Amino acid sequence: MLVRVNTNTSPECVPTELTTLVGETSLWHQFRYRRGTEVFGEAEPADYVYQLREGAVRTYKLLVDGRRQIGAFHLPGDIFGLENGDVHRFTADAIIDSTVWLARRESLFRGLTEVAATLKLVNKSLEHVQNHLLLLGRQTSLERTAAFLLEMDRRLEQPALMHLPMSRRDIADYLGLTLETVSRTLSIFRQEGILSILGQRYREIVLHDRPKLARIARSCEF
Amino acid sequence: MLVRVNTNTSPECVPTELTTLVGETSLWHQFRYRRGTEVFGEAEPADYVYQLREGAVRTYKLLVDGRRQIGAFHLPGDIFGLENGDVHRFTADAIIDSTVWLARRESLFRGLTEVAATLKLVNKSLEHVQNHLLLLGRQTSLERTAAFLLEMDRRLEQPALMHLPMSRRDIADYLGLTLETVSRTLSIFRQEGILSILGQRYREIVLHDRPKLARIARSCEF
DNA sequence: CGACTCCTTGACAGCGTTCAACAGTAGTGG
DNA sequence: CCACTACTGTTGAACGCTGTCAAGGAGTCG
Repeated sequence: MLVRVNTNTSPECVPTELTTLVGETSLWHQFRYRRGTEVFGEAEPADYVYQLREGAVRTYKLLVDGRRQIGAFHLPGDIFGLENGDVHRFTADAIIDSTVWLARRESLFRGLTEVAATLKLVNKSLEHVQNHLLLLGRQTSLERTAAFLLEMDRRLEQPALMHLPMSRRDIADYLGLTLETVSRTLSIFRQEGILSILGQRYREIVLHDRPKLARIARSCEF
Repeated sequence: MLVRVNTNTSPECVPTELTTLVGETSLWHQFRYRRGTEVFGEAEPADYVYQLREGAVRTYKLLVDGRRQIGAFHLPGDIFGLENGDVHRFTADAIIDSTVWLARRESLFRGLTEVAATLKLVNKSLEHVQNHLLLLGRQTSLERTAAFLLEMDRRLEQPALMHLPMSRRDIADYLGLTLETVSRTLSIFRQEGILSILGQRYREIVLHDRPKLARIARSCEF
């Protein structure tokens, strides 16, 4: 049987969005990051803009004692590391081996076209982080986990089989939970028949009941 | 004895920032909102930009069952309601009787000067919400409350007596806690000699030990 | 005066964390 | 190749932080 599976690779072969953003004349380079290596660090100068070609990247903040809050996961096609200010406010590193295109940021803000594109992108990340506030401040573990699954499902274009690149700890640090709670919640969903967990590392998920998941994400009504 | 107290009024008499933002030729109007009335609603067209003259405003999102997450408190001088997109993503209403200046947003994006000012402001709110993520996802009630007090202290320019315009419930909905937890945490700080709670409605706070509060906000070491 | 709001405080419950054990997998180096 | 270690994920048990429920006081307003 043939099923559609997310391949973790962007369909396009040229970084079109990145090109329109930084201008036609700009140079972009391809770069590979090994699993776990840092793409950029918090408070470092934001000299480059990145577009993910293959793999997965997380951006996060750390507390002194090691507590971590992941702000976003970046999937193939996503542009990240684009700051209004001149320094990065998150650390970014590769969750799995990843390929990115990067271009110098200095070419930005030269014309209104690029500014409009920049605003659109900043807007997108602002909207994401604003929605995440509500999740972190006011939602239960069931709601958070359901919301995470639906977000990934949507961004991977609802594959029959969803391969998650990130660990349970990554998910937990994204949702403001512990990895045990995430694991338990996924087990509950499995027992309820909402999803199946496959793969040797339990990172392949098949969603059986998206509407039910959506109801849980909104108000926690079982 | 004379002490400096925050007066809840902006020092300037003209909305200079707002004028530079929307252009010299733009018209702005003054408007009053009674305590509890809505300035704008989530998903409404973002046709106006606001600057608070006097009072206090909260911006928030609601869940269907009434749970609320306040994204920000706005104090005199603050510009708010400025969106990149064309609709508001939070509801805004007056915490106490408030006076705002408002100007049509359409005059924005006409030139690079206004765009730069806009970017700067959007950047500021993005930074605030990104820091709030870490607070909501990974900090304890003590850390959150300490962070709140220090934020207000800083924004009111460290008054000897800090008059909070918002209720315990507002603080709780900002910090992702319940009002009881906020009340208890403030009592702990009072018992520890970190602050005093004054006033008939317990909304006047004197900070005695800002360094200790700062230590708590960062890592919860008592 | 009565109704309402706001804040504090106590008692208790529960959700999520912490601690722990175990199993399976990946990675490494002999 | 295998042995060894590190990592990842699941699950159970107990704890504790925070939420829930409740009572009471004080201020506000009509």
